[in-house]
Amino acid sequence: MPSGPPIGDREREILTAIVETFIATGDPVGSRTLARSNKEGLSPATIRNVMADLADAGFLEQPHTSAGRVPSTEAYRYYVEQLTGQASLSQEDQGIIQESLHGVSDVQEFMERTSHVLSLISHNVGITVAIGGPKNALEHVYFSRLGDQKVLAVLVTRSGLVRDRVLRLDLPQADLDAAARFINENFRGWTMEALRVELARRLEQERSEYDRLMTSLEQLYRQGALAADENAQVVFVEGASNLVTGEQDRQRLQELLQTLEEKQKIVELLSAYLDAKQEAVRVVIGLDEALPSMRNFVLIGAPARVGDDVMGSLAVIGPTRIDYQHTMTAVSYIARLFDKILNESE
Amino acid sequence: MPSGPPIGDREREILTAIVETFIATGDPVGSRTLARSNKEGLSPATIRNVMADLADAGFLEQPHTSAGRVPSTEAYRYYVEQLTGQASLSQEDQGIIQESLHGVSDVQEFMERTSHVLSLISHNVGITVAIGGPKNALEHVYFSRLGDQKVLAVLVTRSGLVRDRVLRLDLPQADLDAAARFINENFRGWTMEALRVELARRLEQERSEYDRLMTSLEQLYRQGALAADENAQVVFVEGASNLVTGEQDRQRLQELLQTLEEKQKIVELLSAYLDAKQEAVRVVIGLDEALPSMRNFVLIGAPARVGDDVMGSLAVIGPTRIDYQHTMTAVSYIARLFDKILNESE
DNA sequence: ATTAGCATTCTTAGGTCGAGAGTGCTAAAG
DNA sequence: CTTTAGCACTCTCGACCTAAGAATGCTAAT
Repeated sequence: MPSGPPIGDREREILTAIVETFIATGDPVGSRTLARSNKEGLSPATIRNVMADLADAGFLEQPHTSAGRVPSTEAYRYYVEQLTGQASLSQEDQGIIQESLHGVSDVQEFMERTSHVLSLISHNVGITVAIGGPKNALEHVYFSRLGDQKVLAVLVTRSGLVRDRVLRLDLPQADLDAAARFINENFRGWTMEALRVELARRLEQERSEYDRLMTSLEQLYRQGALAADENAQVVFVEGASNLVTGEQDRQRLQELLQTLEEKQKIVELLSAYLDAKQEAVRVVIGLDEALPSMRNFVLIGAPARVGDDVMGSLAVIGPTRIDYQHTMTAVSYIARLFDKILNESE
Repeated sequence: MPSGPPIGDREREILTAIVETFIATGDPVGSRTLARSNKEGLSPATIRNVMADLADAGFLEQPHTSAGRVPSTEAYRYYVEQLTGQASLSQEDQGIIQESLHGVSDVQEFMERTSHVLSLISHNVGITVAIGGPKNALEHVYFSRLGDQKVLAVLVTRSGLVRDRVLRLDLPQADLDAAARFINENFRGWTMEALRVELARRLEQERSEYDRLMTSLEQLYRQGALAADENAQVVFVEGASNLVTGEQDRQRLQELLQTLEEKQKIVELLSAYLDAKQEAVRVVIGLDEALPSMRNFVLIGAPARVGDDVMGSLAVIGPTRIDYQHTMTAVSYIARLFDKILNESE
């Protein structure tokens, strides 16, 4: 522990400089380099002293005795915190975004393009997740006889997602329509979870009476027409190839890619760290606490809102060496756009 | 050109042995190694002579003067051709497959799992593609008013795929129902392409008459309710992380991953090489003709049928050093299963 | 027709060496 | 008391070299 206050004015400045040069070059940064780029003409020796203090305070690490210093997780946290500027996105980036998202009417496709454009702009991995689980609010259901033993169940959520499922049961279309009407009239806006509970309750209650509607409902319910299990999340992960450029070894790279392929893990990660109530962009440093393969990776994400509803989240995953300012700006820009575009089509 | 017949009995045997040991080890194979594993006690020198012939005939290549020989593209083609055995899949593999595909009712999800299980079993990249373009046959459409200005169009194809689209137009539900009924009654089973052409013709023809139905149809048509553009293909690519193990350098690896991320390219690749009419598994060696980044990669695929309809294709992409026999068996097994499972739910 | 022997070629792993970069400490200077 | 110059020391990295090993092709013998 250092004697004085850990971070004074000069310390802050030097720490920032270290983080920035490390992000730019990727090499451990030494006192000499820093002295050269420093505006106030501080000598390497002075900087060395400060660096020693910062290292004591846990902000810097040394790969080996005689190398420069590398920012620690704490250092990145500090750096991001004192990052003020709401820099605006370059014209070029805005152009890319507009072009990619222009004229897409389907929420699902919109999500896919969004994660793609996130990966393009950040040069890292772009992710979008739509809330698909039990907390999903119902907008509309529709059942349709397809063939002899098949019924198609289509389920539209408030967020605009459409889930479909083919059930194996044999009911006349009239009954299906009645069931759909019943659900749509009574349960629009309910969460899937609440809907299932309530429906189960009613079925139980009126079990004894023979009722055509109830029987249909029961069959549909049994076949999982209204199931909205956690696994059914809609996730898009794009740009994994960008990770190859990084300096990890093969082993680590493979683990990383594997993790990104496990959509379920990604959903958990996002929902663990991105709070629906938060307004703005959040930066999570130290992902390895949740996912060991994500050592030295960070998450920069924001909730995806349409009006007041949170319909999911969007994020970029990249190495700690990511361009924080730029990525944060991009994520926030696209999050706002998300709202704007999907709202106007409502 | 060699004087005698290029491939005699002994040549064939040695070539096969070379291909197999190269697949197993990955190292260029030399005469000594071969002599040791050879049943008939041929001396290295003899084998060297044969190898020289094979090299002249274009079946073998030498990385450098004093290394072993590596099979050429031609060699792989020859090897696969003379591969007879319909070996059956191991119990373990069958178990993995059963478990992964068990109890899935949704075609889309079934496809995703299929490509996943393909990647698991082959330890390479698993791919499934559903025909989603204009050649798709219509099973059923359904329109539903969602809100003030929104109409949800759901389009079910014969193969079981469900496409949805949110349109921005304002028609009463009754008109939507009428339009849907009209289409379902007149066009079930038509390809999307034919449907669009015919619909356009009728609209043109009856343009002058004021007709409620025709106006609705026209609006729906204009908004693309029945669009089935090439881009809307449904593709699942899983297991890209398996490629990291290979011996390509960073550069190449990245190009590969990028190519796999471009779904459109993958669709083209599959449709270029996999013929809907073919019955069995096809092996395509030399993918770099179509996609330069795919140098030294092969495609092992088969059409995915449900009954007599071809609904897409499934494939494995892996390095030329892939285990051909095993992968071919797996692909063919899963292709058959595809038919079986989706058929029984019909 | 096959094989043993041999000189030759080429890659690869290991080892040595020096340059360069960076540190920490001490002592001098402001 | 803070800053800085000087210096010995540590550690990495690339260059260079060498020796071992693997495979080849040719020639001559079986």
